[in-house]
Amino acid sequence: MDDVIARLECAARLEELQSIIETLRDHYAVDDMVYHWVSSTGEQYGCGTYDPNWVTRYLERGYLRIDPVVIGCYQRFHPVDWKRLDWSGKAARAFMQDASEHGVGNQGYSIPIRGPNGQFALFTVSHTCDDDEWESFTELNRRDLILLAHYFNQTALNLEPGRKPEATQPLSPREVETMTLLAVGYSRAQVAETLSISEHTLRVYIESARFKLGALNTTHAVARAMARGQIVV
Amino acid sequence: MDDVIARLECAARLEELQSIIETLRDHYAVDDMVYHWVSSTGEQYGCGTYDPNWVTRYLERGYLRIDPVVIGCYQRFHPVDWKRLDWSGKAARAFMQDASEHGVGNQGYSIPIRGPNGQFALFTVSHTCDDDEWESFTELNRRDLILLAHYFNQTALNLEPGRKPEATQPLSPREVETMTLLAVGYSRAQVAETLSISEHTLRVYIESARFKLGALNTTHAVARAMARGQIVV
DNA sequence: TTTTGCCTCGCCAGAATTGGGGAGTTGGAA
DNA sequence: TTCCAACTCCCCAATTCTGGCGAGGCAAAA
Repeated sequence: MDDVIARLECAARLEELQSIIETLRDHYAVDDMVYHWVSSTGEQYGCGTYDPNWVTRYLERGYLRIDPVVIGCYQRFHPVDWKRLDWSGKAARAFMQDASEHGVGNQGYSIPIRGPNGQFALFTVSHTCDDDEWESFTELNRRDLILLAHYFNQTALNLEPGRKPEATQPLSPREVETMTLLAVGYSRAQVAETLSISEHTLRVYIESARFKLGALNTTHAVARAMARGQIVV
Repeated sequence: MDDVIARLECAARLEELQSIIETLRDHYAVDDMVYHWVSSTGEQYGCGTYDPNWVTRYLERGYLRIDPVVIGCYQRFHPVDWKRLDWSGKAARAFMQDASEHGVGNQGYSIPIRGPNGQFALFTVSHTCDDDEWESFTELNRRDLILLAHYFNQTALNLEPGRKPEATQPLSPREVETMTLLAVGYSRAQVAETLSISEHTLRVYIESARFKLGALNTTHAVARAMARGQIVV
């Protein structure tokens, strides 16, 4: 565990995660272990020990939007045993059938993990065994798995290319107030009244904020300010 | 550690967290330990060992939007030492000054943690000591702290009352596309063209999304969709 | 001292958004 | 089968936003 975390912390390339996760799989003596970055725009990144055919099939068929594990974890915070998910529904059943035909175990435990800007990933352990055995496995290793999920995600985020700092021009206090109030639904007139300034002055703030944020319109400016953490809503 | 987690897992009321965090503070022999749920609509919940005057002052003065710890953690995934944050800027300096006058230690370590629907919280340890001592403390206890942050947040989410009613109405695929394109700066006309639908149809999506999100206008809707993680920009 | 950034205010006209109607198809779930 | 949610399209009028013009005070930095 300790040396795995050390390896994760000093990994310099995403490819290293693959061998680390294989080591872990062997260490915990389970069938499969997977980390995957879940994104609406196709899989950003994933590593693990699933059959490559299954991974391909999963992506091709858009199982991301069907998989009860993904759907369920997206709404939860705590790690979840696959048994406790909602497998009713035709699509889910078919998916489960297909998965087991591709070698996915009957037991599973998935840990949702989230990063800045809505980043979302899953760390999953899967195995074939009876319920009691699985229960004791997850009980015993829950904390390890949570930590592993954390460190895997940390490494993936660090190594993700699109993480460039992108010198964000700081907003002035008034601009921050303006963007914040707009983000919580105030109209321009209301913001102006709230800040006790003329609506025209307000416009100046919006425009300068838009300029600083490189935004095309007010909505864009607010979205960017939020995404960059320049306002907290 | 083990019994603390056990207490966290079986806590039935938020108030119990306060005594748990005091126990932890004593156990780790640090000046302060705090868990707080970060939200613009006033502090949703917080517990910890800070001077109550400081907490009140923090809220009254809207330090949430100034505090470099909050701003910094909001953009990061990994735990962060306060020294590594950006303390330049007049407001940040004044804040730091004010904080230290209210008994906040010179050292600090904060762990950002995120839940579904854009929930965001911080788990913080603060102390007064020299850099070396602090360095070894954080090195030694990082994993414990990460786990504690996780379990505190899990408990807070479970006990949070406002978690039951229609958590979040999911957006339809078209609505997600619409919100996403608006968030990246497209005008309505451009979005309609991009999606190959009439602008009138587009309006229906915006309005239904706005309704589902409980938003007052388009900008608000986009902001909420982002904050809740329903769209990723 | 000059410059620079921030905060403040006004007017006008065109462009875009919003709110209120109504209506038809389709595919999946009950 | 029936029902519902999602997707598609249309009109009109009121409101709001945007873009371009210009202007002064103040405080900190260069």
